[in-house]
Amino acid sequence: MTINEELTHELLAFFNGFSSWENSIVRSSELTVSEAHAIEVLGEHEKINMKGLAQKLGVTTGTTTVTVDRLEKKNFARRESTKEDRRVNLISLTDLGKKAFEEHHDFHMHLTEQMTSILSDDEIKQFLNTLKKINAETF
Amino acid sequence: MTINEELTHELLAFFNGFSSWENSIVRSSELTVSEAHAIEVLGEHEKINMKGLAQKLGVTTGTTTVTVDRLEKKNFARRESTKEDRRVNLISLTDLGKKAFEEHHDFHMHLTEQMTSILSDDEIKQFLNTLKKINAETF
DNA sequence: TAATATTGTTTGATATTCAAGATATATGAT
DNA sequence: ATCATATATCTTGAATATCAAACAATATTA
Repeated sequence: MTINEELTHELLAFFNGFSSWENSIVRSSELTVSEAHAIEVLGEHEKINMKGLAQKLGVTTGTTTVTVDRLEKKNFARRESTKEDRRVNLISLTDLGKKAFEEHHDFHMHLTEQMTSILSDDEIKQFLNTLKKINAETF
Repeated sequence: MTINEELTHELLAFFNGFSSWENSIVRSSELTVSEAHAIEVLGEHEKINMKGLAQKLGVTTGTTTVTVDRLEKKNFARRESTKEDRRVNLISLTDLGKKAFEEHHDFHMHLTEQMTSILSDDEIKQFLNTLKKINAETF
């Protein structure tokens, strides 16, 4: 087995593990999976338009319309149109949405702490560095 | 921003990036997302029972029943009951399913190659090592 | 043997997603 | 300015995906 094959295997296991963890967290919350993902993205962007949100989520804009509709109905997010380009909607979290984000974010922080607890300081720095590179250059 | 906060941020970006990539790959194939995920798991396990498959996928067994139903109907997988425990179904890929796995796996290998092309040999080894630890201890 | 646990399926209700088409607005070429 | 084209978003219709809870069959334990 080459190192790339090994890495492929571990990346898939990592992705599935992360995904399973996320599902179980969401299942025990008041949010649905797609709502939680959208809130995760919105929590890290003050304001983002529909297309940008769709791209971050990896789904079509049609799907994102439905998700944001639901978030608005539940008062987690709001749309705001812009003067510069009146086609564009900027989406942002309401106070309630920010609260939901913080709660969800806490779970993520705990997961991260669980991971780093078994790594040395050096390994953590290296891991962070590598992830940064991959995120910047690959995705 | 602490290092754990940074790491949380990058992990989320990594997960979303991976997820988006996977979605776009699947969208241009003959498989649905859940079928592809199941095939990914089945491709790495000669035979696995419904509960194990559900756990790897991070969904309920009821959901997995539906997914395997569809895979069987499309002739990508088969169920096989065991003598030792007659409640248990062992799922495995058909030849057609193995072919679909290989094709999908090739895409993953390309993604991995894309990632490693921007890393040094040392970084790659370290990254693999860290992922192994996290997969073994956290998920 | 009876009670309990486990594995997998079914059921009924929602949630999720896409592709394709529609609408409104912006941009570019003439 | 005007017309053609591009872009951002939404709508529609249909197929999938998902869960929780109830159920059936088989194993295990007391």
